[in-house]
Amino acid sequence: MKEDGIGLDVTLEVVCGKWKGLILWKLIHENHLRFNALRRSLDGNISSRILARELKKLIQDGLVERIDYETVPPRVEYRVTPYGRTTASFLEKMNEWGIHHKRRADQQESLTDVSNQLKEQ
Amino acid sequence: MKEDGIGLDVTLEVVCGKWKGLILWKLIHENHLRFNALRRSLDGNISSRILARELKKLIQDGLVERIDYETVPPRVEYRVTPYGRTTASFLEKMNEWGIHHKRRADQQESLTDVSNQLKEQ
DNA sequence: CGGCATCCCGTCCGATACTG
DNA sequence: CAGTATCGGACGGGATGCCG
Repeated sequence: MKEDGIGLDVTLEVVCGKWKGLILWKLIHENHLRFNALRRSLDGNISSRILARELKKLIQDGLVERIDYETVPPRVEYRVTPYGRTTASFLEKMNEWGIHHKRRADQQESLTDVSNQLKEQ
Repeated sequence: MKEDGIGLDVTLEVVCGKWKGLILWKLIHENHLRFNALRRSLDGNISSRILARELKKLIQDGLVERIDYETVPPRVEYRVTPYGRTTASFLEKMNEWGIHHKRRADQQESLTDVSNQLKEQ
């Protein structure tokens, strides 16, 4: 019996990819955003196609809720569900770790630059 | 100024994919494993090609260390670095969340089965 | 405004076979 | 034992354009 990676695999599935984690994070902190507002808030460089697709996955997993106001012009809001909000437990930690890692990566960058220069000789 | 997803993106890069998180998790808990031992411990269905590739990435990021004993037959061990061990902060949380989510997903499965049956009519 | 359709590319992942 | 070589499919991600 392995009490190990029992749960890790499914979490990786849910949050994996470049965007789903960031989308969740945004919705957790902003609470209900319209489609394009969400889009602009994500570094600005996610295409609407990708955003729509990733949102669908999050909705399927029950983490995000779609509210269509059925107006013209259309107005649709996305909100994190109470259940989706529970992902904050690890997203928070991931964010903290990433901040530290970014500093470290910057330091290593100058190191690899040096080793690349050595290789080129 | 956004103090938001500043770090989350890089964490997603490091841990993303189907395997890297699981490999890290294993190495954190087992401390130094040989290539094939690690392979067998990962649900058994990762190919050696994929494992070798993912390990290289983890090594590049400074999270895992490769120790080659230079013997014949070859003996190579992989060990998580002290820095790599810091990822446990969020891997732990991800694992916990995944365990809960798995239960929830099982419940929803029966629900979607029902809705699929309805659609087919 | 909130998407979907199309096309395209790079990466992820896998199976199989082979080598030092 | 610890990988690499080769091939191939699936998926992620992006650009562009169109629609109700």
